[in-house]
Amino acid sequence: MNAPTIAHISCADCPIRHRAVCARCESDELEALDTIKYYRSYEAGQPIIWSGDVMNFVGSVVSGIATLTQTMEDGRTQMVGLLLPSDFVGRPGRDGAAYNVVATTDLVMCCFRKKPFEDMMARTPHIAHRLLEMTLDELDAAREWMLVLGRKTAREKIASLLAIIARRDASLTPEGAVNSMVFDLPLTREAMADYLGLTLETVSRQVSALKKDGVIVLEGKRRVTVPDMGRLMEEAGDDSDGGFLA
Amino acid sequence: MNAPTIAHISCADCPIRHRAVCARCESDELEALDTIKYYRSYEAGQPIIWSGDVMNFVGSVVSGIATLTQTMEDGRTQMVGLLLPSDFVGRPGRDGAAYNVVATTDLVMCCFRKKPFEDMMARTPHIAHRLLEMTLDELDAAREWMLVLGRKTAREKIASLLAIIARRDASLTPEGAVNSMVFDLPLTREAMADYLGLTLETVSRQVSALKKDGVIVLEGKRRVTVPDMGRLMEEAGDDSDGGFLA
DNA sequence: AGTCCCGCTTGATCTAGGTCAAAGTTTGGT
DNA sequence: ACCAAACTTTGACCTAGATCAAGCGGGACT
Repeated sequence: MNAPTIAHISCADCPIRHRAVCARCESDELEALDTIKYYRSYEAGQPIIWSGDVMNFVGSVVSGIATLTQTMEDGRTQMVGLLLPSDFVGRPGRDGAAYNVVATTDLVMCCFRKKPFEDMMARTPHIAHRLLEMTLDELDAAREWMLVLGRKTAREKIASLLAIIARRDASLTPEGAVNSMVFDLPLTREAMADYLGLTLETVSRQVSALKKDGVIVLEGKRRVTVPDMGRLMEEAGDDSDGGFLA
Repeated sequence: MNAPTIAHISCADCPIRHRAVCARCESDELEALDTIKYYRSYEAGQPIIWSGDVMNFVGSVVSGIATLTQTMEDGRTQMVGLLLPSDFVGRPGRDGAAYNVVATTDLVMCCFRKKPFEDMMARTPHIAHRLLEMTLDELDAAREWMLVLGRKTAREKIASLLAIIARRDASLTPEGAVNSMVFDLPLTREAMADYLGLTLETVSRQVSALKKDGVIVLEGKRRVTVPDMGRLMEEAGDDSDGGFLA
C-alpha cells in the first residue's frame, strides 16, 4: 500500500520486513517479532495446510504465490483467496485452518509459532490493530469477489482477474500512473477457472477473445501486456478505476 | 455463539448488551461503552448508508434485519452480507462505507460515534481483539459464500441459504440438538436472488421444487418448516453439519 | 366490498457457459 | 534429439438457468 511508511522500520534482515503485520510498529516491536520467527519454504504444488488441520503457526508470504481453496466432496473447488508476497496467513485465536492452502509456485514464508505470536499480540496493541486492518482489507476483497462470482459474465470475470493481478503487481513496482502494464500470470487456466467459478475451457476461450479484441496481448501463454488499463477496467464492468488513474 | 459467556456481563440496559463487541470485556469497559452510545431506528426499506458515503459511526444491530449490497452501474446487484441482531456494522479506521446498507425490516441499531469508539478501542485491547475475531468470522462466512456463488447449483444455493438462516435462528433460540426447525424468511424472493446470484424466477422455482420434494414445508410464502435439517444440509451439498448435530 | 399494488408463481423460449472430444504446445527428463 | 506428461486451445453439442410474458394471491387503501 504505502511504501514510504516502511522505510523507518529497522527490523533488519527479514526480506519483507514484516510489512504485513508491522507497517506501523515501532522498531523494538519488530525486533521482538524477530526473536520468534523462522522461515519455511515450499515447492510449487506443495500443500501448506489442509482445511481442518490444526495450524500451529501464522506468517507472511516472503516470495512466491499460494492459493486458498475450498472443496466439496465431489471435487468441485472454489478458490477463496490468493496469497502474494507480504500477505498474511493464519487466524490468531483459531485452532483449525478453514481452507486448503497450496503453494502454486516455489514459496517462502516467514512464520511465527502461534502461541508466542498471540502472546506478543496481547502485549502490543499495534499488532492487533494492524491485523484488524488487514482482515478488513481481506473482507473487502472477498466481498468484491462475491460480486464478480455472482453477477459478472465470463468475459467480465476474466477482465476482473487480470485487473486485480495487474493492480497487485503495480503496487509492487510503483512508478507513477502508467496506463499500460506487463505482468506474468501466476496461475494456470484451471486455477483461474477455480478462482472465477468457470471451467478451464471457458477461461481459455475468453482469454483468446480478449486477445483477439486487443484488450490484452500475449507473449507465450503466461506473459500478458495490457496496452490500456482503462479499457481493461471497462471490460471488467468496474466503474472504479482501482486507483490506477489519479 | 456461546450464550453462557454473556451472562456475566453487567452492561445493564442495552438490549443486546453489546454482545457483538464485548462478549469478553470486563464490566467497567462495558460501562464506558455505555457512555458513548446512542440508538437509532430505521423503517423497513430505508437505506442506512450508501457505498462511498462518509460513515461517522459504528454499531450493532439490536433488532431487525439489514443487507449489505454491491451494485454495478447497470443495476446488477449482489448481496455481500446479511446483518442480523447482534451483528456489527462499521469499519474502525476507515472513513468511507464500502457497500450499501439497507434495512429490510424495521430496525434498531445501537451506535457509537466513530471517533470516541476508536479512542476507546485504543485504550481497551479487549475490544480490538474481539473486533478482530468478529471480522475473522465474517471473512469465513464471506469465503464460504464464495463457494456457494461460484460452484453450487441453484437448488444447492437455495438449500444453503435456508440452512444459514436456520442456523442463525437456532443460535438465537437454543434448546439442544433439535432436528427440525421452523422460521420466517426475512427476505423477499428478489433479495434471496441477489444473495445467491440468481434471478427471482429461479429462486421461486427452486423453492417450489424443494417444497414438492418434501425438503421444506411452507405456510404462506414466508414461514418455513424444515422437517429434517440433515436432509437440508445434504441438499446444500454441505458435508459439514454446521454444528447442528452433536 | 371492491380494486390497486406488490410480491410471487408458472409457463415458454433462448443463450451463456458447461461438457465432451480431439488436437496443438510447452516443459522437462533421459 | 526424443518422448511423455502437463497444460492449452478449439470445435461441436447440450443443459441449467436467464429472459420474456402471463396470471395469481393477499393485504392496504377507499
